[in-house]
Amino acid sequence: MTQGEAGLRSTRSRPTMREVAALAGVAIKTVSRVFNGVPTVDPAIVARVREAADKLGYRPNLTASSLRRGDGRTATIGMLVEDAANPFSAALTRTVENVARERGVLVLVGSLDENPARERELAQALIDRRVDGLVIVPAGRDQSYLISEQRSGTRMVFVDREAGLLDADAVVSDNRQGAVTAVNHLLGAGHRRIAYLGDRASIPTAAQRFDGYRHALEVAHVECDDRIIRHVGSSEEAAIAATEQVMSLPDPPTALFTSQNLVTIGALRALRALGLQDTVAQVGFDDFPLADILNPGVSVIAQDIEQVGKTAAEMLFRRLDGDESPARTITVPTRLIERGSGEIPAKGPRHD
Amino acid sequence: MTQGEAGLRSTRSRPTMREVAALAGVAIKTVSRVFNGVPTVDPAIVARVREAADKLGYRPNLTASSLRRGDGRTATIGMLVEDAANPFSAALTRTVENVARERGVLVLVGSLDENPARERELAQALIDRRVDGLVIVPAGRDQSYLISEQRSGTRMVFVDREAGLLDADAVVSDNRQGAVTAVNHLLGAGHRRIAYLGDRASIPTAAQRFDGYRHALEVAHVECDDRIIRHVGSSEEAAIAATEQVMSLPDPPTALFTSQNLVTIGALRALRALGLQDTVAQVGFDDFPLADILNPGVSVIAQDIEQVGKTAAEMLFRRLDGDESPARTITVPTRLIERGSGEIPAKGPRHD
DNA sequence: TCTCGCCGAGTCAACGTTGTCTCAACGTTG
DNA sequence: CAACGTTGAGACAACGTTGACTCGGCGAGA
Repeated sequence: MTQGEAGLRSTRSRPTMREVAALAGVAIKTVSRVFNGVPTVDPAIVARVREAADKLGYRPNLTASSLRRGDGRTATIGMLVEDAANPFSAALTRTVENVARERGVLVLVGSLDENPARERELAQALIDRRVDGLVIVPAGRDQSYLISEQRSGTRMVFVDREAGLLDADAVVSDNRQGAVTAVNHLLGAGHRRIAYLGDRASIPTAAQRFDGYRHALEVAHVECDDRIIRHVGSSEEAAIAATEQVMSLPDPPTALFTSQNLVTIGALRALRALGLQDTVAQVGFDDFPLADILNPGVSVIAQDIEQVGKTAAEMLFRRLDGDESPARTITVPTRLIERGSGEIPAKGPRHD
Repeated sequence: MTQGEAGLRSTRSRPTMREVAALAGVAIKTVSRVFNGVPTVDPAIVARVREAADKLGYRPNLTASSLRRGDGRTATIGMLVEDAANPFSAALTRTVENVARERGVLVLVGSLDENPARERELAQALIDRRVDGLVIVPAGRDQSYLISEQRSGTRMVFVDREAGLLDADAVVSDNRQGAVTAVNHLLGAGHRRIAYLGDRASIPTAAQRFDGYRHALEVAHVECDDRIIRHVGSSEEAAIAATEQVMSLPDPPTALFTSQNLVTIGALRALRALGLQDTVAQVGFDDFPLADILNPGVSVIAQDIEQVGKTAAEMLFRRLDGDESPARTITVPTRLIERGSGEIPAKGPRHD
């Protein structure tokens, strides 16, 4: 490899304030003042410095700056979600990014895949980079490992689920009430045999939704039958299998409440495969794209993801602006979207 | 506010190596050695340092470390996508994150919303934070503003579209060939009147897909009729309107090639509204969730997003590992997925 | 005319870490 | 036993920037 060629494309190290200062014939500090917009600099000198900086292609080093400056802010926050590729996480990330952008703050993202060990690793990695704050959709149930970081001044807001063993802000959807609404809606259409298909009960949001399901049935004096209750995890395949099983019972349900996105989709695939999509009612928790274009449209309890994300981000920035009030949890309401599948009436003889 | 209360929750500033060293009774440099895994440290001292660090809740400051260390690496890369919330960008982000994670590298994301000014601002913001490299889905057509950064050693890979006025690596899908395949597939089902609905022609990928459309028709000696060619932009509403218009022509198309995600969805909504979903054939560019569950299923040309993202990330890291070979563009093939809508035969008298 | 205060710019040290150098202690070898 | 290499750890400076302080010059008021 020729020296010349290497020289051409090689790393001519990035110019620093020192070089800009030398070219402009001023002190380094003056360059610093110019780039920080300090008003007590002679306009002629400002122009000279700017010109020198442009000529050299100078860009300030925020890394060095944040190390030196008093507040130590990096203008960067960390965001830990379940999976950057899933629609819920993606929408959440985008709303947080929007709020951050207004303040010149960038977002570092990490996917946890429901893995508590990964949550810890990535949270540490973010802290090692001295992010100003964290927005976390926790994978584990114990965030006590963050106590010392919290005490060291790292602000954090939890989303979708509250933090465990840690006193911190959180923004959550009203899972329980959403489930109650869903089940009441099905009860209102005359259904008395309503199956529950949802994520593992160990996941807090799933537990809350299941709780709402049970509560609504209880209030309506409808028996809760364990044979049509399945905590299947969050996979379409498992949901398909579970749906086939409950539908092949001697006394199958006339309606389904599917409490998680992939479970909803799995169930509706299974109903279609069985030709039951116009017979068995279904309400899902979480909206999804094209739910309205299916036939019938899929009725869902929709979370207000934008509201959740925006609220969380604003909360975080309030903390960063010095809000020291006690930690609190904000609950964002859900809303029922009627599209057809949830309005299929119970057929056959009424059981009441 | 009482002093005591404020004291309890207030920022006790983060411990540094100095404090760990003091507590462990060693020099700062020794703490540094321990955390960098330098092998020539007495195991007893290692233990003492680790203990002191744990007691204080010490976490290394990567910001300071990257400032001081020779290579200046921050173990962070930047990723600029169209919109973190859309499925394409989200999937891309996730695959890049996966490759980065293996190397202990974190990803900063930014959404450009097809806005070239934003692209520039965000690229600068990333560079100011001294990211090791950039993965960019460019919004503008001119990336020459990055030449000086490239020369300063910031590595960059472009995705989905090549960089303009800049010599840089890129990973793109084979848009032209994908379009050719789509149109040939429709021709194969007997269609001779095939409409094109796509994004604005000023977007390079859209232009390539349109080019493929035209080329395939030309090869088949089928006339290209401007009245059934619409560059509508990327909105469902516009696609719906355009679909309604072309279908209400005296000589409407018997098949649609929709060359962008939202256009595909808009068109299929419109066909459904007109009751034509089983009559008019449709092939879309870009797969989307639930395309298989609709009736008929939607046939698409699917991009291999994982392959694109993975290739781009690996390319970037090869560059970071010192690869100085000339910049190149890697083209990833697309594939046709037959689900029904694209296999609807042309009815009525054959025109040939 | 002298002093006071202010304005504009510079000097110096420090943020938390690591590269380079130095040095003491120890074991080996001819 | 002296010369030597090796091993383990500390001293010092520096990365690029900014906070605290300093200082010269100039206009205003006594």
